[in-house]
Amino acid sequence: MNGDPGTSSKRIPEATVVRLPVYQRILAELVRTGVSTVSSEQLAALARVNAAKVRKDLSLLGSFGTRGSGYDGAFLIAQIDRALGSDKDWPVAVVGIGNLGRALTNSAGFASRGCHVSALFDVDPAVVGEEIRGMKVRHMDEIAKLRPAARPAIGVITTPAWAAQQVADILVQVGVTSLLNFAPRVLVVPSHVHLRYVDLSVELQVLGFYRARPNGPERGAAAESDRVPLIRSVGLSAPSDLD
Amino acid sequence: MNGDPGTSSKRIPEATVVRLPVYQRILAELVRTGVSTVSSEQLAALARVNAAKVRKDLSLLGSFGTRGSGYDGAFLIAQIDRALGSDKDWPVAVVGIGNLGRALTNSAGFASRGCHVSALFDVDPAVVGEEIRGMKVRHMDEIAKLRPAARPAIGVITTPAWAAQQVADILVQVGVTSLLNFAPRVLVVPSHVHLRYVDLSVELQVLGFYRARPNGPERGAAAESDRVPLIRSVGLSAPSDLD
DNA sequence: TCATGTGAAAACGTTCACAGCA
DNA sequence: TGCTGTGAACGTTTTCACATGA
Repeated sequence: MNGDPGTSSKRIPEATVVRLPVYQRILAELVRTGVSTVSSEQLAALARVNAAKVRKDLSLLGSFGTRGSGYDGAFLIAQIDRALGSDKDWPVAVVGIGNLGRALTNSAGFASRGCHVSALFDVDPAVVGEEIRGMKVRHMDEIAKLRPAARPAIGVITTPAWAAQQVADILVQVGVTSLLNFAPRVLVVPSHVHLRYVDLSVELQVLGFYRARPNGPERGAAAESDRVPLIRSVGLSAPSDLD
Repeated sequence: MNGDPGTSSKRIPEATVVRLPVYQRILAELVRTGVSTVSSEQLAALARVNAAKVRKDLSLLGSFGTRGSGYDGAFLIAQIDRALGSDKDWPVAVVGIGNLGRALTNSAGFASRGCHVSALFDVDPAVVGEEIRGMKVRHMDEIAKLRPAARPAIGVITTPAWAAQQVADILVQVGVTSLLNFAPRVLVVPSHVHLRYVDLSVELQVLGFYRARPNGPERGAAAESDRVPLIRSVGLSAPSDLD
């Protein structure tokens, strides 16, 4: 019912697209701790999925493993980047510079591949003008004045619920076609706009459900990691904020 | 491969469990704005899914619709609550009271059904003792001293990445079996522990992918909402923080 | 007449099991 | 020997299409 030629190769199923960045993070941590070759079994244990699934997922990108030994971590990371198009580096705008907006700006800019926070917006005079990580918080009105080239491709909404729809409308109006909504509010946007929610209450509810009925999704290979802790954090001491 | 009798009725598929809280939120907003009867078509448009899917999902809970008119919003909310076991009200502990922890504590306690934030932890002396929404932030060491009855069922990790694994270990040790991890770090926990990640970088990467190939998941009924905005936020003015 | 509820079919995703290669 | 890559089997989820009932 379509036949999208897109960029090249096969076609990566939605489910796989969601898992690839997860593998990538795991790989990055393994590489950081000195591991260079990883087997599908190890990756699976850490990602809490089935090893066959890992192999299927990765085989969609090409044949990058070495039979008998495994995958080269650093190389795989690059391949996943390529497959996800994380070389595009989309500019991200964060709207709503409260606690959440700050936390995301401080963590996200560096944690994420393929994206960088390029602009911060708010309307509170107490916040507009403030500088975070070298970026000035601007008034929402200015978003319309940006040169087309400077406009964000992705909008992150971290406003209070009551402002979220209005913000979404404005972002859509200036051409944003991908939204990540942290506000606990249902948004109505044109169908061409990609929209994802990050909703604590939904997450907690789902966790609560599986807690009530320990029957949850995906078990399996995870038991492996009970015996073989492949990654262990080192240091001791004090948590206090997101990086 | 199982045969869990669980609580009662059929068995709610994983995919549906994830959607139910979404419907619930939509219903809550519709009810709040005065709509009392909702059709599967409307719900579908707002949830950006197919109408048949909505009907299948809801029919798993029982036959609560009225042919010819639709579903009663308030009633459906209650039914979903019942089906998800959101009447259990699990106690949630938030560990890591930085910007993110604060934002979640301020929003979550009230936004979420079936859960309530019951304790806040950190180890930073500058933060321990502070009061947020009437709760004192306690030192992480005290978690082990809690009476079993007072112990959290769900742990939310909002520490820096480097502390996340250690915090997870402690939470698991005191009996927490559901974790929600906001730290950008892969965690290793026993297989009986439910673990969900909320990872901005993954979310952005997925959005970026679909942006590059507008071929995304689930379109369909959404086009409907281009013409019929069923919910529209009201007020004007200033975003600044999560509720 | 209009929208639910549901079998049956199609699409999709996962897992198995093993051939093939280092 | 050990682990990848993959057809084929299986299970789940989605979608269709329509009988059913308010």
